[in-house]
Amino acid sequence: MYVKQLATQMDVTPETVRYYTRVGLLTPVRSKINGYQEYTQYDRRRLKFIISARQLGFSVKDIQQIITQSDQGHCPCPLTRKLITERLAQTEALFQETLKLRNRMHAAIAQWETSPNGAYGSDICSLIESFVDNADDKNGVKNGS
Amino acid sequence: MYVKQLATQMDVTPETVRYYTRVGLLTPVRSKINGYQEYTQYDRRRLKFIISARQLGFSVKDIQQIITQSDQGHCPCPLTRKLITERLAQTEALFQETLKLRNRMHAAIAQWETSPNGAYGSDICSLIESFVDNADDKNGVKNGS
DNA sequence: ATTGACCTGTGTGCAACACTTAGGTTTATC
DNA sequence: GATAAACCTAAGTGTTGCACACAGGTCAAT
Repeated sequence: MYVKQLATQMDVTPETVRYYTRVGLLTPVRSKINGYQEYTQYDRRRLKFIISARQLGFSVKDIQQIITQSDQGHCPCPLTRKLITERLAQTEALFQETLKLRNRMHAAIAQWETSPNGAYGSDICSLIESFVDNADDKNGVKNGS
Repeated sequence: MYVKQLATQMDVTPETVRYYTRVGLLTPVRSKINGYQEYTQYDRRRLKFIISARQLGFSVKDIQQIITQSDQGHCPCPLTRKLITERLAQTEALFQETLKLRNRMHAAIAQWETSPNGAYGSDICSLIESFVDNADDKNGVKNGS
């Protein structure tokens, strides 16, 4: 099958399939008749795998490593376990950062609801410059109201 | 003052200062004696503003808009209010995505704790392929244990 | 033969910088 | 005066995972 067909089947764009092909995750054969990339059931399984792995937070490079291991006949599971703990730490960090940002934004909006538009002197934007971040213990899981 | 001094004062890297300069947020004057960029107190205030705005989730382009408004004598506060609601929506979306990803990862790790390493046939990585996402109502705020 | 839908490779854009390269300047030291 | 250390410059590249544009070749149907 050709790019579009595979992409449609797996609900991704042809560009995504081409991208995975470029970085070596998919290995289609080039048709001798027209030079098109021909994907097999093998590629379909791989693509499915890639999509599953991406859903679990693995990067494309992670997946490259895992597939390489597997292709070399080694069991990639220990590697998988190791990588996911790294990715989980990253995700946790991102989660906390995003949470804090969200809290700051909410706080700013709340503060600004009762603020007039730029009544103070020579500021660039008085709202932003007058915002004071009360970065307390309201860590957002428990709401701080 | 030169790049490094300003950067050190404001606790960012010289590259960051150069970047803001390249995109026009800072407007140093070029020294006639050696061609170096000379930053003034004005730039220092601007940089401080930029850092505050970035902390509130504004993009560099947002800040460009806000500063442009301000430079043209218009009050940027309405724009600021509008932009932050957009950014908040984005942040909220990112937050939810990250939360879901984190839950999936936790679920996978939990599932894999009792799973053997690749005992099943012709898989690429049995752990990943055998993971079933129970995307239930455990949306993570209330824990699902 | 023409149209439209498909395919190809290559290159660019995104966000916000970090890092590298290759070189010029200044200051201090020997 | 030579040299080294620390600073500065511009321009280019890398990061992530694709999306999109370009210019053109291929194929099925009308």
